[in-house]
Amino acid sequence: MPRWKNTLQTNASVQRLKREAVLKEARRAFGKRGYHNTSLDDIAEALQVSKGTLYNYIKDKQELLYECHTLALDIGERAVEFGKERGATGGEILHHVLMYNITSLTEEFGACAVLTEVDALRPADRIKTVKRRDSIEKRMVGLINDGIKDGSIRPLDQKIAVFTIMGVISWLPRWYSPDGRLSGRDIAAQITNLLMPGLLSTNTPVNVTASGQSRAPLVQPQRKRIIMSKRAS
Amino acid sequence: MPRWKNTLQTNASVQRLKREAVLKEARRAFGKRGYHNTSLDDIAEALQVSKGTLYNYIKDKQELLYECHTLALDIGERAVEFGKERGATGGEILHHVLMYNITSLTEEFGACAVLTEVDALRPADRIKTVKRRDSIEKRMVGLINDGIKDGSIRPLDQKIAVFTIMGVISWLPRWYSPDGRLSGRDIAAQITNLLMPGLLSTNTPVNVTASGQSRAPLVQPQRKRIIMSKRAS
DNA sequence: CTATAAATTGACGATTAGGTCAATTAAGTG
DNA sequence: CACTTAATTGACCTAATCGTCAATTTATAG
Repeated sequence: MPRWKNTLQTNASVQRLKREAVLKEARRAFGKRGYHNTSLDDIAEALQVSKGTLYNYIKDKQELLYECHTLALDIGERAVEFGKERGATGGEILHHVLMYNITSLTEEFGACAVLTEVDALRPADRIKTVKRRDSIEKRMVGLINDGIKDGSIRPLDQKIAVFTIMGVISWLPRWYSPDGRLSGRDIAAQITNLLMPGLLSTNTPVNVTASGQSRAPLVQPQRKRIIMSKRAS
Repeated sequence: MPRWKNTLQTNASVQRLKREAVLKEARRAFGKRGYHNTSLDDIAEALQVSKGTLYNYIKDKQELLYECHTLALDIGERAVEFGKERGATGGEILHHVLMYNITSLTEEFGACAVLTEVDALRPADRIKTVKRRDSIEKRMVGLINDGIKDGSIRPLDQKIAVFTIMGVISWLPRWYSPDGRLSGRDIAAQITNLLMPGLLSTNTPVNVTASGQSRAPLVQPQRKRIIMSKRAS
């Protein structure tokens, strides 16, 4: 029964596409406004569907968030692999990683960026997600370390560098629009070219300690502990 | 009646301090876990107080968020003013702005960073907040523009540069810990020294277009529009 | 010490949004 | 066309939490 088989396949395919449409809208909305600021009614409305329909394609809202993280982590891992295939030195690899990562996140529009709202995941998912995130961060730190060793990256604090990169990426979905002035690839190039000179050692070395930096007249942090209540709770 | 007056003043002062303690914990918690992931019970518990007590010092939860944004915007504006006082060229000014901003956000621990969750603000507050944020962003773009004109900053996309900087700053509260390895000032120096070389024109120019950049084999974005339902809603 | 004012609490109402389900509509089959 | 299966809906339930308040405890005044 080729016909029956064909039909089933088609239905399954449509199912997948519809599910993908839901995930995509979730990525877009979560990335723009945040997980908790987006209700399932919002997503349903954007897809011209009632909320109940969504539950034919997803288990619950947390699954949407989990899929967002999964995709972001997939992209992160692919980026590292891609970089290692293309680049020789740590600096070169990092360049490719940045380009790949940012281009993917923008062109593949709405890919939820780095791991906000992990706390909203269900425990099992959160553990897996955090583990993968930590793994990627470690590989990034390792890349920078390699670069420092091979002389392509200047000696800087690897963790701070990774957090800086993560920050830039995590902010992307907040402002990126596919209808914007620049293509995703151009944005990736701009950001990569903005970040790389500070990482590469080919440039004039910059002091990496705070000594001698501008002394801002900061507001003094209040150290005094205020006792809010005398009663025990 | 000096005594009466004195007493009143003391009470008012304690009130202020307690309110400040609430705001501080809110900044810390919102910055770390996000606004919607933080319940007032969480904040109350951290202060060893019941939720009801909070309402002696704040009007509602949204006021807490508004105060976070207000402080972040204050710091942003002060940073720009500080930079303009200290620096001559656009590049120098930007350096001071970054140092001041990041140092303030870290040392003055828990200062909620750039404007996430604006959507959760009440309309009137949101309008004011977004207006101030846009103003700061424009001043930052202006700074970069000045730097390009005076030759201290290389010709790059000003908006992308600002978004990049904002991303780094907005990510700070997620990972910063006052008990961490580096002081706030050291972190500020590290990040500033990481970002500035890509902004300054003293380094070897880098191509700013995407042409010739690494061509990542991206996942093709699905353009096909899926019709979720035939029924009208 | 007594009385007044201020601060705090825990229980409670109200709202919002996630998730369920029987009924309805559409699609597929022979 | 008749019938089975799948998809969709809107009403409904429920859990979480914001915000309120009368009652209670603590601080202050004379």
